[in-house]
Amino acid sequence: MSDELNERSRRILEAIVEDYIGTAEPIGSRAVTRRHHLGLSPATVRNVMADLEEMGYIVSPHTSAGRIPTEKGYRFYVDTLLQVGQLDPRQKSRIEEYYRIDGLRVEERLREAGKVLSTISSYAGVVMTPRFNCTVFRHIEFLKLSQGRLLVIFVSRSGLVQNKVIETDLSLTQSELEHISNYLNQTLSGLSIQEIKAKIVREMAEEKAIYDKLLSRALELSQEAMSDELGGQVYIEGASNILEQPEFKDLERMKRLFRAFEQKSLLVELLDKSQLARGVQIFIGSDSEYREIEGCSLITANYSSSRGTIGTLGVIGPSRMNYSQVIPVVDYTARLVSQILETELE
Amino acid sequence: MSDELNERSRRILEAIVEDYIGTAEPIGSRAVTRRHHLGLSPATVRNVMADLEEMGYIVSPHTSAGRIPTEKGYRFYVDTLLQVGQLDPRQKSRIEEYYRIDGLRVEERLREAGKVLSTISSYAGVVMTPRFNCTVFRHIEFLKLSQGRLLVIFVSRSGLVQNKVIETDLSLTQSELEHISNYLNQTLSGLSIQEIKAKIVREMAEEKAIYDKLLSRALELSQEAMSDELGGQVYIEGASNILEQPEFKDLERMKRLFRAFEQKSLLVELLDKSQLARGVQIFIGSDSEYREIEGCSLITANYSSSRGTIGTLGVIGPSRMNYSQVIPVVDYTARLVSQILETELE
DNA sequence: GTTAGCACTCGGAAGTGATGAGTGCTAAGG
DNA sequence: CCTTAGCACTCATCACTTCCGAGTGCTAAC
Repeated sequence: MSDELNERSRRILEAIVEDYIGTAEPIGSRAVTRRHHLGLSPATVRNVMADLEEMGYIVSPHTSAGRIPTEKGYRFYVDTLLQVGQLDPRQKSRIEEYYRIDGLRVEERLREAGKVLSTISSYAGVVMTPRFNCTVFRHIEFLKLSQGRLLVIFVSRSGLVQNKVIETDLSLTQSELEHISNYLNQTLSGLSIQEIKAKIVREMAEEKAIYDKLLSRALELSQEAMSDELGGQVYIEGASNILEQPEFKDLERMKRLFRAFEQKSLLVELLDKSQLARGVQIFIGSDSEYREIEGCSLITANYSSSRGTIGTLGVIGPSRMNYSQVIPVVDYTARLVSQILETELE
Repeated sequence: MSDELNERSRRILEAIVEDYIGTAEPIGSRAVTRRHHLGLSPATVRNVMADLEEMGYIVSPHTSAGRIPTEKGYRFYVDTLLQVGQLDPRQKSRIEEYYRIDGLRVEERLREAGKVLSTISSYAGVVMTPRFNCTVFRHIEFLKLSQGRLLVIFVSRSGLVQNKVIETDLSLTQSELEHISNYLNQTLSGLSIQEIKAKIVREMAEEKAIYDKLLSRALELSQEAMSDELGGQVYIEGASNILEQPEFKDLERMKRLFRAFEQKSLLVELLDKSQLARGVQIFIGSDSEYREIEGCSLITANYSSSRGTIGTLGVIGPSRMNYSQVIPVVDYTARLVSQILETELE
């Protein structure tokens, strides 16, 4: 596929993409020759551009304008043209500086990471909180609300607190609930939620062998409590920064994006997808068939504990995004978050 | 002050405000006579309008346009002209319908209320979670994170879970922490946080008389844990709905508003202020000297438990807001939330 | 294969004039 | 004295034109 572009075409495509990223204006043949000395005349560049257009890497918005990259163009640029450098040490310390706050809860920490991403990149920062399933058990607590309704509070090893309400037929007193909590806290401590689920299933199977009624109730409750997907909340920080981008002069487009931000399910899906991969992921526009974020790109990286990936963070902005600058920032921020969660809280 | 307007002027001002609320277009003298049969000619209305303008209730954006209300105009309208009707039963059941979801956590409940407010009003919904200080104690839990850092989890009577990280010099084992938690849970249950704070101060004063070292530590910890303002988080739901309003064609203005939404401190301030009052509160534009929400109004009401106000919710939109419709909606939603928090969770 | 030259296209800015909504003022009428 | 008809005036908006320049594609020469 990438064979269809020779060296010259590539350099010209690269020039177009980078100039367009810089200026947000369509790039003409003359501009290419002016800003990059390729030893070619505008006429030659025009010929190449005509080819690139035919192959779908660029388009011209109208007859007498220059060209702008298509999604395919960006994709190619990101995949084979772009070389991501090291993170500028100044940026590095800028990130660290923003991020040196003590005494924060995990949620705040993550939010803060989103803000930093947004400030540094001047796009919107996105952070997904750890999926319950990906965390390590630390503590559980049951509190009775009204008849049949229990409040369950989980704490993960990293100090993330989550709670949910469950309905149950078991009529238990608060002191029985405390016993159950104690029992679970002793036996499950340090296991991953995955392991716990497996364990519960195993022990439920042997239930008939269980004399202890309390134990059997504990199992039942904890199964109920862990049944569905908790966590995976998405924070979007600095969304207003994105408004500075000239593409959002278009009101309609802006509305669409903000609706997508509000709805979140779309982002959850994308971020979940990216959680499966390692390293920095880049979604370009409707790579993802999502019309709502047409013309936007999402750069993500996972943050992790010593037991593996737990969550995802990144930046969302127009496809005309400064990839070479943003990629290392996202990458570094993810590492920093991992490190902080690990060292501070353990 | 309101003496300076005679009956006729009032009716004309009312007509202008209401028509402008409906159309978002400057209202001319002819339009007033056409839509409201006051038995006056446009010329007479013009004279009155000139007076109203001089007194600062209305302005004309340019020579040959009609008039639009100023903040003073809205203020007067809301304070003395507006009569708020009962909530339309259809709207009522529409709200209830949106709001019938079981098994939600308190946070989700409140968020949901914001969404409902936004959907019904088509402005943005705003909800402030209960201030920690306004809640009733239900449960506390201490977990050790790293040396010197403790995670504290509070649960209020209504089931709201909050947590914070505190730093302490006391080196306590997890089992000592459990003892402390148990002790506090027994002695403090059912007291308001205010009462607890007072109690702690009292007992600290008698500290010398305390033999039990654990008890003294418990006091110290709980004082630390309750020291600062928790809660008071602001959720803004359906912000994108507000984009439909014609006033936000103005990009600059929209940016300002969204920045204000993101920053939140401003809203917290406003909502805190409104929490002191009873019933529906209306802030108009820079009533509040806040330039960021110039041209916007905020309608709020408190929700409460049997022990009094605990939080605030409302709607934010352009000052050109349909007050007579939105006010009863906000009022009813606040009541509904109070009721649900009370009956479901107790 | 590369380039200069040229005719052509088209969006954007600037200018023009007509339209109409709306005003303020004045003078006549109840 | 308040009310109103009439009138001159203002000004945003819209449709229309013109002009300009950036940029293109094509062709023919190097």
